[in-house]
Formats: sequence, structure tokens, C-alpha cells
Amino acid sequence: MPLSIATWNINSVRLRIDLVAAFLEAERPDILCLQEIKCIEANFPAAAFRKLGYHHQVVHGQKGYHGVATVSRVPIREHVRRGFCGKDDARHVAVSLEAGGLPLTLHNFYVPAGGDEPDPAANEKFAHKLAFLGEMRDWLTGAETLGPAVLVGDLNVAPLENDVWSHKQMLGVVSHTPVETDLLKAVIASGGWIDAMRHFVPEDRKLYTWWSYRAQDWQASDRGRRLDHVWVTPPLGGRLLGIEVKREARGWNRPSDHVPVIVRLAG
DNA sequence: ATGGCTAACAACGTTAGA
Repeated sequence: MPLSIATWNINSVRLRIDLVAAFLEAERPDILCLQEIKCIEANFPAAAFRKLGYHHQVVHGQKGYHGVATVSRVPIREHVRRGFCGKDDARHVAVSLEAGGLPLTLHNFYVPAGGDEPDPAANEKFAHKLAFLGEMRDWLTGAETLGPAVLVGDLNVAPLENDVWSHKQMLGVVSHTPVETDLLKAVIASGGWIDAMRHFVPEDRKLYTWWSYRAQDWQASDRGRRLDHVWVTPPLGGRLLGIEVKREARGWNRPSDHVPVIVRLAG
């Protein structure tokens, strides 16, 4: 049995629970990793997920902003909510589970956006983002230590030239500056991760998961960025079956500015 | 590169997203 894992920055899970339900009913992923749930655990719509068959849930939330949650139809054996940069601002949860004879650890991340000014001396949000990525690089080391693992989430960095609509024009814009893209590549190298999305979509093809709310017509201008990612460690590389970017979700009524990404693994 | 939208909240402006 293949295993499917979806990731989606939902930009308020309470506001968009009906969109999430429609997505889950249509796609039935085994596991869904959400970012920017924007609520504390007590306000997470747990019953709505249970009703859809997602009985196993780990929420790492806080009031108002950020927050991640992993919900699963497959039992969760263990979980970890890790704080980064000496603060608990609800940006990570990991679960371990076994699905179809396939044991794995699944990390769900929400990396700081980093503000507007790409200068760590002038902008503490950007400094925080760089420190967070550095801590990821130093923590997620070595495929041997990571074992069979999947890392998903809104990493808020578009690392490759064709992960943005214009490489040249985005070089100075937070999410595509060289210091960020170099750091994200260092996180990948340190863990020995495989970029599952680019495993299936060649690097010379544009690939986006986010389109700004500010565009008058997101589809016509198509100035997107690939901010959401799916990585796997080498033990799972041979099991990769495919990736789907649900671009149509950006056109739904009152959408998130991010769309879901689904990865399928052979069980 | 601008643009100027979207959401939460001890809320009707401020902070945050990216």
C-alpha cells in the first residue's frame, strides 16, 4: 500500500476548515501536515479531523500566529515538539509512525518568513530566519542518524532559479537571497536529503507553491515561489512514487496563499 | 521590484505574513 503525505500552509485552520475538509475528502492522504494554524491546541478543530478519519493528531500551536499540526489516519507512535533559537514559537512537530511496514519519522516545519529587509544587522526577523536555518542544518545531520525520514513544510525559501518567477529580480528579495538559498542547500546537504519535488520536476521548469494575495490576478501574472518543500532521506528515495502540487487550490473561495503538496511513497 | 491583500485579536489599528 502506498503512503501519501500532504503538506499545506493553511493560513488559519479555523477559518479554512471547510477547504481542508474538501481537500481531505477528495485526496484522502494518509497524513496531513499543516502550517500557520494560528491557534492554540485547545482551539484546533480536532473533531472535524476525527470525523474525516484523522484520529491521530499532534498540535504545536500558539495564539494568533504560526503553529503547526500533523493529523494522521495512521497511528502516531511518538512525537516531538522542538523549539528553535531558544524560543517556543510553534514552528516544528515531528511524529514517528509505521505505515504499510514502512517505519519513518516525519518532520513538519514552519521556518520564519524573515521580514522585508534582507540584512540581519538591520532586521531581527531576518537574523532569526538565518539562525533558525542554521540550527536546522546543525540538528538534522546525517542520513544515518536520521534514518528513514520525511521533512515537509513551509520553509519560506525558494532555493533554485526556477523556484521563483524571476531569479534576477528576486535576488534581493527575502526568500530568494543567496544567503538564504545557500543556507537551505546546506540544510539539505547536512541531512543528505533528497528534494522530492525536484526529483520529479526538472530544475529547468518553473515550480511554485505560493502566490501573493496582493496580485490582482495571481494566475495571469503567475509570480509564484516554491516556498513549500518535501524532502526524504536516501532510505526512502527508492520509494518515491510521485509529487502533486494542487495548484487549483489557489483559485478556491477565500484560499490560503499556499497550495497543498502531496508526496506518495511505496509501502 | 512594486504592490497593497489577508488574518488574528483583552480587536476597529496594529502586527504579521513573504
